[in-house]
Amino acid sequence: MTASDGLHPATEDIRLPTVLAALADPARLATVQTLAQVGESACTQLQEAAGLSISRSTFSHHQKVLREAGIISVRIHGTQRLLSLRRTDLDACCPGLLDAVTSARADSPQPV
Amino acid sequence: MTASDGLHPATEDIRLPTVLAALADPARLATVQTLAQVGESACTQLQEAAGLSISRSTFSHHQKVLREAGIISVRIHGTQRLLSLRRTDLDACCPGLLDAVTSARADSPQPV
DNA sequence: CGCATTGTTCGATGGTCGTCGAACAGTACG
DNA sequence: CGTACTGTTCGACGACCATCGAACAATGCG
Repeated sequence: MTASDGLHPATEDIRLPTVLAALADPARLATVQTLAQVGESACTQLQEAAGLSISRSTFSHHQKVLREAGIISVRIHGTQRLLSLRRTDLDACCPGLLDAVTSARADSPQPV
Repeated sequence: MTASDGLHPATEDIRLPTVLAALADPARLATVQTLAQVGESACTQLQEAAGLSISRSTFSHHQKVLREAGIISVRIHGTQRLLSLRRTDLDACCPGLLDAVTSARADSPQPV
């Protein structure tokens, strides 16, 4: 049993419906897809890279949803939070899901 | 361009966020997972097999959401509608997604 | 210390969603 | 024709969600 730090759920606590719900929002999906390309990055840079024109508070909310779903992990570095994907943990819950979602074409580029 | 029949979206109109949103609901996820196991089946039988204790109208709603997302197709046979997965169409939009979701353990069996 | 930068938290608001029962529609069977 | 079965549609209701600005906290820099 992997202990939880209050921020990230333990690997065995990751639930598929919760993960899918987190990925269902276009802004969060773009965040995850971008994160898969650029790797670990801070909130503002990631939001910029994903092309999300939303307020900081809204992005912070999305980041929290992704984190609580077990999709991303947060590492503090100075004033900024570095976000990264929890690949292995996600694969433990649902093998192939992350690859399927991140390798999917960004489709008809929908402005978010 | 595959023509749409008004009930099912064309293959190229299937959108990943819509698919994920459809799969995010526990009742719909259970429906899809069950459908992957038992194959084509009618609404009432499928609802029974999935162990969903919800009203017929609610299941009809879920079936509509899955259908409009492009996840399932409906075939009329007498008084009943036979539901089945649109495997190839889904794989065209997002290869591996359906397998990842249907092969995932039903996890901690959550009563729905 | 003072200021800028980076994110979070806190209401508030408007919209969407899941659920239900009741009413309706279509088909099959006597 | 009448009854039964299967499923859809229609409000309605309560809950949840995405979004925002404002206020706050924490760190780094001069």
